Amino acid sequence: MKLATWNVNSLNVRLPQVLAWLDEQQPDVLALQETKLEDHRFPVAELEARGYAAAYTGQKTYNGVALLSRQPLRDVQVDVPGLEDEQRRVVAATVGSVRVVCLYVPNGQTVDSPKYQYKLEWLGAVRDWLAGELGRHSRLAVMGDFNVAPEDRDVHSPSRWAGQVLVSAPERAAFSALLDVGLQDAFRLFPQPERVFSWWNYGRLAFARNWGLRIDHILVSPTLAAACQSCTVDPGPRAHERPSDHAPVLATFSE
DNA sequence: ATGGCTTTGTTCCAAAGA
Repeated sequence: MKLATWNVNSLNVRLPQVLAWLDEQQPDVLALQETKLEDHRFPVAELEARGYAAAYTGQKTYNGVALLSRQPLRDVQVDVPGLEDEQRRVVAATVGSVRVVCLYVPNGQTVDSPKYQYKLEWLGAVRDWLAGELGRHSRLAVMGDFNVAPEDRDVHSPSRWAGQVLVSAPERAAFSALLDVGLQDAFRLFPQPERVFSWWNYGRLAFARNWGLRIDHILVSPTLAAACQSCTVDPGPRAHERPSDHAPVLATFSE
């Protein structure tokens, strides 16, 4: 089984790249963030033609998430109990025996912004929900754009980023709290090269110089962690013409 | 590198992203 996540920064713009990547990588499930599409505009037919079913919840201009799957998506959920949120940031579904959650965590903008408080509250509510989900689903994967670089080794220049949004201590604590309910960062289950990132600023220099952050993650329950065989970032699409600013993250499992 | 791009929409600028 292969699971993947990718912030596409507009599925309307990136659909050709997504279809090509599905053909190339053949993931069983691909979680998408920042689709920026209202539901009636979601490209259901194009994905069906590639053999993928979709569960999605979107809005104009901002946010929007989706799960694409070769197998049927069951028990789709798009709202988190106890979390009042008009922004479309969560979609969950069951594929085979795996419960898959796709998250687009708020960016936060700056540490002194109201959006930063919203980000921390949002992460707290999602943590409480996921704690319950772990009790209901032994095979749970939580994938998405977390907008948190968990450690300094996930940052190209820790000194330059110190205290900033995406790396600040409260955000890292909120990310750790997600792990504390019983999830593991699949990427860190394995030895990894240094300086692996999943996002690079637009602008010609950032990707070429690997000035990036690792903010897209696949978190897994203990049962899935035991079956996990690899977790990698595929920087290929980031080098394409008119790329998303994020690269896909993939994890493979023995069952 | 603190946006030096990119996307979207009450579009010819501004807001937001990360």
